[in-house]
Amino acid sequence: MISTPLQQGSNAERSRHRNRQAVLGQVHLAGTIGRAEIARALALTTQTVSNIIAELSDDGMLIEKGRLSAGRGQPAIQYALKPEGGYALGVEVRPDAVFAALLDLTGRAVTTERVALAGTDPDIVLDHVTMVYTRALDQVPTARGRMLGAGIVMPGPFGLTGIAGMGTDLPGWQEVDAATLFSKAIDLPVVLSNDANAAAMAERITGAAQEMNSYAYLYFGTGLGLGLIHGGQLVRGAYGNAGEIGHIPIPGPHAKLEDAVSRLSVQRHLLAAGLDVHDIDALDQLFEQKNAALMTWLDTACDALGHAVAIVENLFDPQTVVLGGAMPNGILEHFVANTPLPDLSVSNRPHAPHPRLIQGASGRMTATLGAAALILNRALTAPLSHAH
Amino acid sequence: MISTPLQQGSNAERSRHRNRQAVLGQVHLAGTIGRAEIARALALTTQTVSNIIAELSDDGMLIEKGRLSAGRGQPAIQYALKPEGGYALGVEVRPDAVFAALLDLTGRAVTTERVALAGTDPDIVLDHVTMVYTRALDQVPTARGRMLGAGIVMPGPFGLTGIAGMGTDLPGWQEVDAATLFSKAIDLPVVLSNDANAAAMAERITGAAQEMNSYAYLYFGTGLGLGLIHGGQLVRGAYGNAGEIGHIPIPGPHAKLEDAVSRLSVQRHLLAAGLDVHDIDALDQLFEQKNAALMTWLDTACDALGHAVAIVENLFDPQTVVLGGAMPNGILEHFVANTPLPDLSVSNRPHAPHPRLIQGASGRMTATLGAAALILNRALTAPLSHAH
DNA sequence: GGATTAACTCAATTCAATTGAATTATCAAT
DNA sequence: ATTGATAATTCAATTGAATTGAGTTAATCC
Repeated sequence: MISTPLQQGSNAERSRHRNRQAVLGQVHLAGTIGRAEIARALALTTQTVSNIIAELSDDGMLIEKGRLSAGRGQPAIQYALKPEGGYALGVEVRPDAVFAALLDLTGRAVTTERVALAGTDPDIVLDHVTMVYTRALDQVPTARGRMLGAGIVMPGPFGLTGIAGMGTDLPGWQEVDAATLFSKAIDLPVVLSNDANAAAMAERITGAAQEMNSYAYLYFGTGLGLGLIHGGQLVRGAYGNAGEIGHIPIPGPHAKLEDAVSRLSVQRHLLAAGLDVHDIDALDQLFEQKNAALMTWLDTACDALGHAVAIVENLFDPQTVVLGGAMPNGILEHFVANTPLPDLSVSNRPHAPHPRLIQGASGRMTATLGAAALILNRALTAPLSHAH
Repeated sequence: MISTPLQQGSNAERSRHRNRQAVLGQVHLAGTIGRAEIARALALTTQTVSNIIAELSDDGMLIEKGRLSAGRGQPAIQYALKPEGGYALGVEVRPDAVFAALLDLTGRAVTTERVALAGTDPDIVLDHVTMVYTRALDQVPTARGRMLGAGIVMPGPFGLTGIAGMGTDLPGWQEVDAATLFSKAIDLPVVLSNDANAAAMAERITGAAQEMNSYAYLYFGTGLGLGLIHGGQLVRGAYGNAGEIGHIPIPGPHAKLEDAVSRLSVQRHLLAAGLDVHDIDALDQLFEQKNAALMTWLDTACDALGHAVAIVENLFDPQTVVLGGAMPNGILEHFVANTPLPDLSVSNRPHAPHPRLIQGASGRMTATLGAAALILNRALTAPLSHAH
């Protein structure tokens, strides 16, 4: 991926663009908010915010929500994001299918779809993605001309690495510039990412971490992934492959982390007990029945997850760790409740403002929705500068 | 520490500030460079860069370095950082002493000092730091009025955490706002950090990672620390305690990483062999003599370090991992040459543009110089924005 | 020596912010 | 009910910093 991000100077045009983003970000964060409050938060004058809001309203990205009386003074006109003001496409490419979702500016999914894939060649995949996009636009005509971009999730790692070709990545995609390919096919700005990173971003847009700038996300996919948000932005690494936590070795009977805690791990464990389980619903049923084999697996998995949390906490010192992904809700709940949190951690603070482990989004679409969130985050967050 | 960085809007003044930083950054990166090239790199007009350079030259931060003929066209006037244009103080507070260094704008140390500490109470420490600063200014009168700030390194973790009070942190400092205290005492902007983070930044200013925006730094202090640079900035975590890699559990005979690979670890190992070694020089001698006990330790330590590298690579996907800190140069070299690099890593690429493990600065002053580098980096790097 | 190329400068313009004064709408006290 | 305080908002003028466009200078290429 991109190794040297372009260092850019600033001018009037770029300032305005940044300020528009920042204003939208404040509105998103607050839900509804008045101009004066935005001005204070951004250290801009109310006049400037007024001008920007007029512009954004003209562009159909904001709507008035009445006035809010708060003590003395003229009550502030409240603004909120206009859902139809912008849309983001989220696409998740898996070996056997393409998932897609169209989110409006507020992060609500207005369409979702799944199409089976006959093969994973770039040609086939691009065809299907284009098809899915076209259908989404047909279903939601207001989105036409208001597309902010597309987030695409593919199984990582990207490029040729030591863990390529191990069955997780997509055959035929190791040496192509996927982002450009997609961007040309659907004529939209494209952000490419792995499932865990995308899911992490979703929590910031609609989920459990809306107020947070710095958190880690542990993602149940086929393996175990990690998404890191720092300063409101994804930590992608130099080549876009940050977060491969599943591959790191841990103490105990398992060689690597995701041997102990992942969907593949539980499937193998259940198979050994004579249960051939393939989808989330079946897993959920077993959990509801408190199946003994599943419960044994959960015990070891909780311990392993505790290790993962220890690593993440000590390396990033996040506000919280969010746990989510393609698992039944009940199992995520169980993990959040039963994972032993390490004492030996910088996050083990006496008066912690946030719980150390919280539950994020679950289910099959988590990464797909996250893909779209990558685009929304770009529209709603200005890269932060440092207060002096 | 700071949990929610202030999101700021942009205006003319802040744009100019940012552009000045960016111009200085380009000059620093290139060594000497002409205006047109800077303009291209920053996507600004040459006129703008011309104005900024005139301003910076007036302020005494840049000097002309003749013209450089490169093919056709009028040869570009080259500019370089003027060393006397700005200074940064680096201070490292240890339980028994305060180390200080004054760096000029180019990152060269113009004074260094060590003073013993009678105690670690804030009062005592602040007194000594003030004293050291005053003496530095006396020795380098040109620095007066040209101070950019002070970087202060203290043993972390900061604040009350699960690994506080384990002997590493400084008694009496857990619950004070150290940055403000220092800032008031010496009347300078202060950046506070732990040793590993500071040392990591030093590599970007003067060391092995000047061209890199995204790398990890493994630091030998008392324990083992980690500094993460992403997008040219430190990843500090929500509470400033990111990088406590020494505390994470690893497979093998040792409970945690720094039990196997750290200065404390080698000291213990040698003590068990009847050798009481306390400083770097003594360690260096043993290494030169190929002392058997030391060599056995190195073998296990290399393996453990390999684990650390595996974790860091898979979690961050950095351009490289830099190894440095308070160790003899020879031992660092040995580590770089003999640490087994994991195959199962996203960094194990066939045509890697950088070596996976490189050697950074070594010796007692590493963190002190790094402390000053935190300030220089602020002066020389504009927070990056994303190209659209 | 003339054409070409690229760096640089000057003067005018443009963009988007700030400033300062005026207006409006509410709360709180009399 | 009236009046003063407070805060949000608007209008018009100003300012700061970048861009634009035309011109100048100094090198290389042919």
